[in-house]
Amino acid sequence: MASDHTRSAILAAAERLYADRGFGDVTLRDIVAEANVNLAAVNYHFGSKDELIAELFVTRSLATNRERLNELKAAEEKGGGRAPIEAIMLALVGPTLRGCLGPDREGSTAARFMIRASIESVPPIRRIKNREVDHLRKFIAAMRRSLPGRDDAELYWGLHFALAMSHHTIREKERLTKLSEGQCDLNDVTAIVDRVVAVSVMALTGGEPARKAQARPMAAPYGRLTRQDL
Amino acid sequence: MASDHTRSAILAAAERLYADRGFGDVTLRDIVAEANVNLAAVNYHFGSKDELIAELFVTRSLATNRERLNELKAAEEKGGGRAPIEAIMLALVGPTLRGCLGPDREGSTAARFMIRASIESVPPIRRIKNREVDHLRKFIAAMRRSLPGRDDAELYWGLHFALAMSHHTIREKERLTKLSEGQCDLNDVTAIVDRVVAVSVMALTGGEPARKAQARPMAAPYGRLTRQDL
DNA sequence: TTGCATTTCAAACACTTGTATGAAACTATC
DNA sequence: GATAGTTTCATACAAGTGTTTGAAATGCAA
Repeated sequence: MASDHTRSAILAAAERLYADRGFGDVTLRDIVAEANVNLAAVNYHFGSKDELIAELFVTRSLATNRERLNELKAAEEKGGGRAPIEAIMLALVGPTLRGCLGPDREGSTAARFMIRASIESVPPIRRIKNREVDHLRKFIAAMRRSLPGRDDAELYWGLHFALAMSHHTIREKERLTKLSEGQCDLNDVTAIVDRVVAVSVMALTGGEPARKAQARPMAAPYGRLTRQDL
Repeated sequence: MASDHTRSAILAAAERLYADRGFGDVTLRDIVAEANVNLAAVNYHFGSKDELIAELFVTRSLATNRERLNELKAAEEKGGGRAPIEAIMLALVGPTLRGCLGPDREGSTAARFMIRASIESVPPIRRIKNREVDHLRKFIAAMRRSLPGRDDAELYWGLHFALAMSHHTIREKERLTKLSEGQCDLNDVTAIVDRVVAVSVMALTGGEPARKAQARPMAAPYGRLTRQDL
């Protein structure tokens, strides 16, 4: 197996280039030039371009999913098999948001690659994403335990909206910064996570226990409607 | 100007093919074959492939934006220059959701094209979307009038989340149907619109006046917001 | 009908793409 | 050091891409 040098050089170069310039703009020739390896090496080590992309995505994706499930498990164990809904939503959106946002992650190739994978939608990645359903069902199960008696459709919608906010924030962080002229701080990951979790919980519970002590509440937290500031 | 026959045949064929098979899979040769015109006609009438795509997208996009602004204007006039936040969010997400979802729209090429444009992200379309900021600012202005005194960042986040839910629902309607095993009815557009609006308003107001009489409330609707823990 | 501009057409152009080939260079085992 | 297996390499391949060309057809006014 030699030293895997070529193989990992290709993976690293590909991830970097795809992250920076997108899938549509990067050819195998760009990748092998960046990696200082021969063109044929890609097909030798990965079989095809699509399998290379798939391997890149699967690697990062598995890591995130593992993190999610770990947080979910921890929360359920802490609650004796029934986690508070806030913790479940946090386990769902936290890893992704933390992984892709934040100033420390600016330079992370992995993060930028996953953002790219979220924006563009290339066939090999789409195929993998479609198999992610099982993973999400585990969250539905946890939500069912946390909010017993609730209609299943409500849970699905809640999960769906949570993912919507999380993914859309990652995908459109550039545009939101521009639109808000910097007033939305996309670097304050903790605040963003709290915000997404808060709204997700509100969506599920109808506005009741949405608030926990946290960085920046969505609006007037405990008070009456019109009194808000900051 | 002859009869525009060729030009519009190309537009129609292109929209249909892109809608069905995506931008990545459709070549100019596919389009001209479908339209029964000569290959060179595309460059003659549109200049380039990208300009053809841009024209397709701009046409549909302008229509939606016009609809949005009409609804917004109507709501503000009805309220004497200050529309209720529910109406504003409805004007924001209603046209898009109604345009892309629903059983009657299954066969609509325009709808399927816009869904495709939302899923794939091809350069000419991305360029246009980036100019959409001005349009969104009008909604921010209306929101500012509706919720005076509120921090601007909160308004931006609210708008952002509303678009997140709306777009993600369109983009992932297939997957949500599959995940929920049909329990989420993606054909009941009215209910979906109400749902998105309700959550958007909750996100902006912290969960208080989120409910108006409507199809399917998210969960426990009118519950006075209670102090919560964790 | 003549003349001129617009539109269509078949064909070719220029280039890029991912992939395959087969020989050469390695590496490790005996 | 010979051998077998792996890895690298330059090169070619085959196919597909958007675009251009220049002539032919068409439409329309004078």
